[in-house]
Amino acid sequence: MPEQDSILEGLFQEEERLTEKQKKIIMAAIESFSEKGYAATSTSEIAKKAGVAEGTIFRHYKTKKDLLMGIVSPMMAKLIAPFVIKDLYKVINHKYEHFEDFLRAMMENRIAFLKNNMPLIRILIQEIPFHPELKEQFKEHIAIKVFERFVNLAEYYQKKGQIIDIPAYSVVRMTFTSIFGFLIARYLILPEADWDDEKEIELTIQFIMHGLSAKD
Amino acid sequence: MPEQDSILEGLFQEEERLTEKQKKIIMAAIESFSEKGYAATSTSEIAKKAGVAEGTIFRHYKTKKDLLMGIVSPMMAKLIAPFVIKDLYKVINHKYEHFEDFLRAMMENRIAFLKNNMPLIRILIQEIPFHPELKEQFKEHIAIKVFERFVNLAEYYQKKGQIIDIPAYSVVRMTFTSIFGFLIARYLILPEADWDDEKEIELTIQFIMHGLSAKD
Amino acid sequence: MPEQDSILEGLFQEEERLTEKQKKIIMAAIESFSEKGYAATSTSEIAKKAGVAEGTIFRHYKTKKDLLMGIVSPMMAKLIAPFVIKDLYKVINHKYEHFEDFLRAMMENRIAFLKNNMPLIRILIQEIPFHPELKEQFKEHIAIKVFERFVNLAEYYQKKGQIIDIPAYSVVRMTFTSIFGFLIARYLILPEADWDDEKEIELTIQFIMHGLSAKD
Amino acid sequence: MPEQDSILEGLFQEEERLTEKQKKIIMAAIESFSEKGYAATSTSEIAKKAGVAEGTIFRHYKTKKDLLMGIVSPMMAKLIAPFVIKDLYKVINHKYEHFEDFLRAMMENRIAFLKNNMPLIRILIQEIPFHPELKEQFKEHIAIKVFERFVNLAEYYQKKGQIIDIPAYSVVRMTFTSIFGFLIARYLILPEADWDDEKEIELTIQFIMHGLSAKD
DNA sequence: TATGAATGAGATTTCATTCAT
DNA sequence: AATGAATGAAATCTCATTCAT
Repeated sequence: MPEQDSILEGLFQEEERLTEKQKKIIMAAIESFSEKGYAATSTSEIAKKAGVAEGTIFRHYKTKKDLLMGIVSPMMAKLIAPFVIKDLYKVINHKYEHFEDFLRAMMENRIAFLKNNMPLIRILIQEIPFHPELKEQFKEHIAIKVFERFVNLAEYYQKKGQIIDIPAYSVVRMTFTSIFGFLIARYLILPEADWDDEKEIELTIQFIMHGLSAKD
Repeated sequence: MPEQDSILEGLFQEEERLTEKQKKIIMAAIESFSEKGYAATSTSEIAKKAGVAEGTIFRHYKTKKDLLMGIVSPMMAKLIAPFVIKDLYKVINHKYEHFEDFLRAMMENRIAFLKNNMPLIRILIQEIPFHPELKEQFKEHIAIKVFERFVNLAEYYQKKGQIIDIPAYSVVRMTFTSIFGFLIARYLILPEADWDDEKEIELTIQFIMHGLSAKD
Repeated sequence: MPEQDSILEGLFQEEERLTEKQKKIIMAAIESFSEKGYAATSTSEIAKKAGVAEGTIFRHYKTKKDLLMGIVSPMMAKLIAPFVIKDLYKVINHKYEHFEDFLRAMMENRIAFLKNNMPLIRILIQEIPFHPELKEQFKEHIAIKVFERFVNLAEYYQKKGQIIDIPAYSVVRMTFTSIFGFLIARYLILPEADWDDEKEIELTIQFIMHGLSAKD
Repeated sequence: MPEQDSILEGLFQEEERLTEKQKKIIMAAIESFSEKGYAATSTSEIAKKAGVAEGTIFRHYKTKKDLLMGIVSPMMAKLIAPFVIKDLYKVINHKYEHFEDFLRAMMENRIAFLKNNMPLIRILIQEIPFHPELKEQFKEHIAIKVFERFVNLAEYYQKKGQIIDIPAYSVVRMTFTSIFGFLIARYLILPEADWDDEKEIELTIQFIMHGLSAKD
């Protein structure tokens, strides 16, 4: 499924006008921002890593912050939302009759997404607290659009009698929480531990299913 | 319950040798680090906010990084672990016969803790990714000591037949995830939304209880 | 004789990539280091004297110490040794049949060298005691290479029966001592006294010749 | 012979009002100044080494420079001159009939002096170029008083026909040069090499004697 | 488009000195 | 006399940004 492609490659394909050097700059910036954080990364460091003169960075991005935004914004704007929407259509088109199937599909999809875009996601997570614009964008794209659609989805499965009858946004919160809790523990906090992914995913799904099951 | 006291006050009481100025420096640093992040906060800014000469900071902390560690280390070393241990003793002393009661007590306790120490916790969460020493300390104090004790606890309730029979560390992970997922959504991501705390807590507890319940 | 050229000019010619500003920085640094010593010279002072922004210094030299080394190292590495070697070849090619002629030539040569490079030599003499790396370099370049060659030379004149038969390194030590003793007194300790250079040089040569003469 | 006692001990005995702490400060300062130079030594470093509070240094010495002078001045003023004068009287009282005996006695005396006061002498040599006041004191005490007396002495041995008839100050310069050249090579430049002191001293004396001998 | 030298504002750090206790 | 916290000026160094080539 090409939809799990890396954001970066997608970005490079879409924007064909990008120079070789520009791509290198972006890749170097992602690497450094991800490892040390935006504020602790110097442009000279990025230039060195990209094999480019310092001035070259500023040909393409007026400021260092521009560079950050140039990396993070398209990610949120063009790439996260569409992904989710595609998934949603599948569900809405009755591809996933049961909430459990949807859960399983979503977890697989998100894990693939995470694996292919770890550095970018790190940056997003790490920098959001410090940049109000990012927080704003995040709220707009994720919290509103994505969350809203998932709430609809939850209501859909509630109506089908598969999920307990509590406020739909609480359903979404607890589902998200369990899935991302696993992903964060798995890929960010303890990536070096040896995980039995299959089993943990299954346990997590069962946990959510039991937690939200209507038959009680 | 004095055990929910703020870390900061605890720190100031324990270390009696702290000057008035030193306390001001710490408070100013916490405020700024929390808001803008360590790397984006200048020592001159901290000095100004603390009403102190810049040199004074460096009398007490050899480097800026020392200041960060001076704030974060005692938090992890002296204050998180003990808190948890106290709770554990209560449980072990049969104060909480049912897992559900323990969950409820722990959530209340952690919420109080979070409320009293938000800026400090923000710093911890935000800076851990960028400082290997912090990551190390975190793993040592939290991941090892705390996690281990909770695993024992999970096994205790499993033996009593209150929790489903899956690996105990998965139980702990999913419980943590659900609780901290709520806390993070509530206090870090959407603190300005209006939450019905009582209800959300109850929902979360029910979610976990159903998710892990043995009677199935 | 172009071999008595100034070290500085040699440096500037060899390293063609040096910017105009870089040269000014070097010149300013030499002047200040020579007058007040490395430790007592501030980089802002050097920048001002060089008509350059302070940051410019650190573009070219990572640290202040680097600047010192950038000035002193090439002096020892590239310029002292060659000088001496040239002189030695002359002697070995029988240009100087008599030790006395060699002495006279060497004193003239060294005096010219000193006159053209006083500030640099001051720096070298003044800073060596405080910088182990410099001491090491000095030993390597001067004490080993140069001294060794002079010992050979002494043995050469001893075999010709012109010099008394004592350990060759003692011959070299006493010769050096007498020559540099004069140079130091003349140019460093009492440069403002009025010296009859011709006469003093002649007296010094006679002193050495008598002191080391084999005919006794 | 108690006259070769260490300057430091002499200083501590003479000035009885010196506190224990003061002595420690002086000793610490001498050690640091000698190793790293005055400008590169911080007062806090001295305080730490002396086991004293920073403020204590400034109780006794108004400024850091005062401390340097407090160490170096008495050395020149009270201790070098007297030494020399005593020696001179001995000579004038016909204790040393021959220049050679005088030379030998002087070298022994100076070697003992050097050994007992190395750090102090290092400071003197290293700091003189950077402090005009020191240079002035040095000229006054050494160059004028001492040098002058030695010139008289040289003339004395010239009249006795033991020394060649050249300007007396040249005699003194060359003698000094040869002796201090040895001492500097021996104790400052290559202290770790293994020297046959007896032999080198004898060679040096012979060198000077031949170099200045009147019988030619 | 790309370079990289240069900048200057500002960040971190040092340090001699003062002063209340 | 002694302390050591506090200072603030200055030192070293960093870094985003500009600009001539």
